[in-house]
Amino acid sequence: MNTGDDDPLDSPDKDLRTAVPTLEDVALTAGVSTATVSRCLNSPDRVTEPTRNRVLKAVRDLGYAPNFGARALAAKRTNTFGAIIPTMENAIFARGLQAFQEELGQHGITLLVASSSYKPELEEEQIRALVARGADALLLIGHDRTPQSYSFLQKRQIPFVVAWVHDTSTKRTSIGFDNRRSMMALAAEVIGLGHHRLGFITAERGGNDRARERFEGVCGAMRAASLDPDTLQIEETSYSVPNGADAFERLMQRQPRPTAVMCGNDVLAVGAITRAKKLGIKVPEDVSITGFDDIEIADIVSPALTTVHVPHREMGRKAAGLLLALRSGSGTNNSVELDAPIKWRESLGPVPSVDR
Amino acid sequence: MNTGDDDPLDSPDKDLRTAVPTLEDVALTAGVSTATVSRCLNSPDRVTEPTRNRVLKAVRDLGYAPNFGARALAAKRTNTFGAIIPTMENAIFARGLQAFQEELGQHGITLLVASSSYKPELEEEQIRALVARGADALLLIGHDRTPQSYSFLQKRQIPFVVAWVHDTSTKRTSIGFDNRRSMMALAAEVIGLGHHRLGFITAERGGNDRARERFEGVCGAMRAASLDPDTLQIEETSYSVPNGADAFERLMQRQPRPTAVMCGNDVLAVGAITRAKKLGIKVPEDVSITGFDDIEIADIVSPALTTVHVPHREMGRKAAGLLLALRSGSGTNNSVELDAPIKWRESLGPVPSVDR
DNA sequence: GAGGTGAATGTAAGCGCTTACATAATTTCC
DNA sequence: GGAAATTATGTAAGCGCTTACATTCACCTC
Repeated sequence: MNTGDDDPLDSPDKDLRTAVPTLEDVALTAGVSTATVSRCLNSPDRVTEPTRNRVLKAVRDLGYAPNFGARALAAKRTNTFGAIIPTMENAIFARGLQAFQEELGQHGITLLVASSSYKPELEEEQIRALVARGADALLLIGHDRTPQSYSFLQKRQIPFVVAWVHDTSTKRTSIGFDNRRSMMALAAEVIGLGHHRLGFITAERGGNDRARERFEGVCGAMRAASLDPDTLQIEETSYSVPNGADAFERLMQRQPRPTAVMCGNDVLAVGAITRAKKLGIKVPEDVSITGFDDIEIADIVSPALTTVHVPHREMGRKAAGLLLALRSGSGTNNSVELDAPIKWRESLGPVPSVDR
Repeated sequence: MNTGDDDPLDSPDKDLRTAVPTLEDVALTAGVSTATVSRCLNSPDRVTEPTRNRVLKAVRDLGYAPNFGARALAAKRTNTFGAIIPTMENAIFARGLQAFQEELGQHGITLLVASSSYKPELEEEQIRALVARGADALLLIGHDRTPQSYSFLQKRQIPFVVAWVHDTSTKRTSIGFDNRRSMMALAAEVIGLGHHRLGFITAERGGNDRARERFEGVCGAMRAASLDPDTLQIEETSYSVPNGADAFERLMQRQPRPTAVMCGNDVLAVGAITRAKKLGIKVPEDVSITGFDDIEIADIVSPALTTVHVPHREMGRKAAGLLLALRSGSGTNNSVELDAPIKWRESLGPVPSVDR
């Protein structure tokens, strides 16, 4: 890499005891051939017990660990999957990923995780990085990404599944739910409760199809109820509790102010609820608030949040199954749609009588 | 390499257009040697412009991407760090890790993440996996791990830093705070408020030195106040809101019941608060509750949680700095201790007068 | 114009592993 | 008891890359 004109200290350090032990060292120590050591590690039952014990002892004594690169190079499979999520800070991804990893672990597969910070170019880079590191298959979130990402995946024939969305209009294997439909169902309930002036706090929609679809779900429900979607009061902000709180406050200053504020996710909604409390606005008596995701905190705030329940762990687990199947060639499009039902709690109520 | 010309039987897999291109393919296409292609990619200025252009065009046309394993094998440096955390589901780790990764990214280093589910053997396995994958350095949580893990790291000379703890009694590089001291300070405040009958809800202490130290902090404060640590009413349970709630309820059934319940972390404490509300127990009028970590939710529950503030993001960022330094050999023990001060909110109050 | 430089490129030796194939050791069956 | 079948182990050829070292070539210098 960078050697060129290096210092004289760079001399051949032959006898350094710090050298990393190799398969051959183990073989020498155990008095067997490298092939036997390799077999011990990869298919233990093809080696007799005494031999195996001797080898394993040598492995332990030497602190040997196989060099993954070499192994991948020789065996052309890595038993490694990759996952690229927008951010680890979002509990919903964390939980799904944990389940994903647990499932993969059962099948002897290691998971490599990288995060893209919601940036398509960064995601593309991470895709390349993971593939170069030998990821056999990839878990990706949502459909939004650069065309280059898709053509790269295509060219390299890397199996992948798209999670957190389900969209029948694509032939890509995906696992998730219909963000649009679920949000539409919730919005229909809100409207059914008499709310006509709606506010909507959404995460940034660029590069985030989940956010866009949830937004469209609200619009769809309005149209279905003969309400004009243009009257929807929108606040777009980035994912965090305080941002949700600020957006809520801005919404409350509008004239006329909405009687129900729907939020694109629970984090934003929790922000809205806490700010409402601070502002002395009663939820749901004065204004109703809804979320989306059903993360733990939704049941802890008070009033408890009415939201859409997303089966994160199940999604992670099944994503692993899909990917496993895809890799082994059972490769029809076996997308699965999960149910994301409304979770009723306390933050959604009928429209205040004065606004009826 | 490829004996194509002298062996007529060599034809079978010729036509497979899906094969991933190698350095050699690029060399052939560009009409140069593999060495030149390699140089083009790694030190472009050592190749003349026309040659370089020809090579780069071939790279683009073929959709070539270097095989990471092979490269690592040949070059011995990977620019990859690894991190092993107990679980991604715990927000405190997620946040720290995100910061860690962001910092590393600035230095052109890729982060590989794995989780151990709080199981030392699993962690050991993950350590090996990451090292095998070429991790140049590792971020680990806490000091508790198998001796084999340490001797492996030692033998392989892998730089690592231990985070989330600071403990002057070890020579390992660590970054974090003194769990014991911080908890002791909080407990002293609790006791100072007149509480003598203390309850403690802790996460499982096996394999988790953070949990143990926090526990000892409480005992220490009791001793300092001439209270018998044996009177501390302990509930040990695993990390989750409902578990915290159940543990709290059990504590409330004891006779005499504690007037203050300290919790090993915020998640458990939030469980306690919600259950108290359900039980009609007023916090802090009837019983005080404290947490540890200061995660977002601590400020959202009501009453807001009095806890210990841990600077997770700062810790992640600085851990990256430490590791970078360690790898490049500026390797004295440069452990850093962060401050984890008490964060006063509402859930801690004076002991009820009847119990005084 | 012979000899010397230095830059550009090529050659080929590994890096540490897996695995077909060859060989040795053991068991099985008449 | 010995040939055949079975099992355990060894041998060695790569996998795709980097990089000493060798070679080639253009250009100087005297």
